[in-house]
Amino acid sequence: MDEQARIMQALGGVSLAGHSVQGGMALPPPHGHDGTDGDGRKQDIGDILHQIMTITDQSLDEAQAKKHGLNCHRMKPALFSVLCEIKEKTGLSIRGAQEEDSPDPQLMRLDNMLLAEGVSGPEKGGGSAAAAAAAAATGSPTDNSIEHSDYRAKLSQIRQIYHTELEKYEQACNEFTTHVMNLLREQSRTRPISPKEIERMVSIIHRKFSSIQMQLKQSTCEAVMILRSRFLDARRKRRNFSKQATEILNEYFYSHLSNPYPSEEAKEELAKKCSITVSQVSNWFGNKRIRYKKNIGKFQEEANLYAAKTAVTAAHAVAAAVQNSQTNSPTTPNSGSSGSFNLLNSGDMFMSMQNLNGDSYQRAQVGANVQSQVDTLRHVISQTAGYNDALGGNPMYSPHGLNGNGGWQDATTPSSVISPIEGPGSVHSDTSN
DNA sequence: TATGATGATTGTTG
DNA sequence: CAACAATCATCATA
Repeated sequence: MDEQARIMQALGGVSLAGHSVQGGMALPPPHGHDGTDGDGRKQDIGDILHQIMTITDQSLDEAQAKKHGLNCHRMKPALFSVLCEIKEKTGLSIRGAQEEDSPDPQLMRLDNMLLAEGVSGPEKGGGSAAAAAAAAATGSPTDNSIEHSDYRAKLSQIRQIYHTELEKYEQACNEFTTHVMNLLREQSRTRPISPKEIERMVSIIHRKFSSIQMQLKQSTCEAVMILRSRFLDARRKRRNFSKQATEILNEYFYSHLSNPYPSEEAKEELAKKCSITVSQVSNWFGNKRIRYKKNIGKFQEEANLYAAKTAVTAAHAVAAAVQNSQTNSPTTPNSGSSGSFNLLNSGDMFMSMQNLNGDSYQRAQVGANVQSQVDTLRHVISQTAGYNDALGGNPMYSPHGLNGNGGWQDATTPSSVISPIEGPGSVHSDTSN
């Protein structure tokens, strides 16, 4: 009740003040009637309207003088303080609802992600760390380096845009805030504005701007995600291996057809030779094994081709080796850098040739010495005429290493199993003993 | 543009 | 965990 009375009183003040502002001191005092007299009220409103309509007719000096007079009115501070109080009471309840500042998990998520992606974190470290992590995920130290740098460049581009935009928003926010604050302070001379209200207005502005910032963050996150999927989903950007790489891989595969499972070291070597990654080598062999097994006939030609190729290479190599062993010490290791690879291959290839009937054959991959290679290749060379024929007609390769179940024999375990067709003059000197 | 080849991924298995 | 099998998505070519 007391509250109501004060508000009524204040409202009375407002109307009084209104009259003073609009009408100035020259106006006759308002009619003293209370609200019960309808005619009086109409008259009142008519006066006010008239004053408003004619306000532009007044000179600037006149208006300034009236303003000054109002500002100097002895009741003004008291009136304003009361009005401010009322505004606090009524306004707070309205704004209270939107006042509460939630922690905003969404924003936190965005912030975390931007930090993790190296967009909002410290300059170089974050970006390269994220990129490195990405590279680690795909497992590619060398061949991704180009895309890697590309990715990093794009990421830093996003980062730059993000930061400039953020800065722009911040600047705009600050400018706008100070502008509004000045405006409100200015207006507080002519209308009741409490400092609290200004504060509230500032926080509203900040909220609005932070929501814009959130949009920026969101779109930045989206951009990063798109970038990631573009650059890191290798499946999207599949490149065929170079012809040379395929050649090397095929050579290894067909020369180790009895056991096409390269060891870690072999994979690394192949990876290096083909300038691809170890996991790509693994993929390739996985695919090759499956596809070969699935349709051996289709690969027959390829097998022959590589068999011939290997034989020729081996023949050349062994020629040198033979010469070496003749001129130098018999135990001299082969001198060619890549020779050992091919020589080993030739051994395996020969195994393949010895098992045209498809019998299982197991052999050890390791332990082959140069002499055995020499022996093997002597044999190969002695059959050179035959290998030409083989190219034309009889398949040189058969799925000898495949067992009935469609799997390769486990050749890694040395076994005493000897090829049933192995004759007394066998050249299988590289079977472990 | 249809089609096969091919590198990569995913889910399963031993 | 490596290998396999199925599958996907892209590349290359007729």
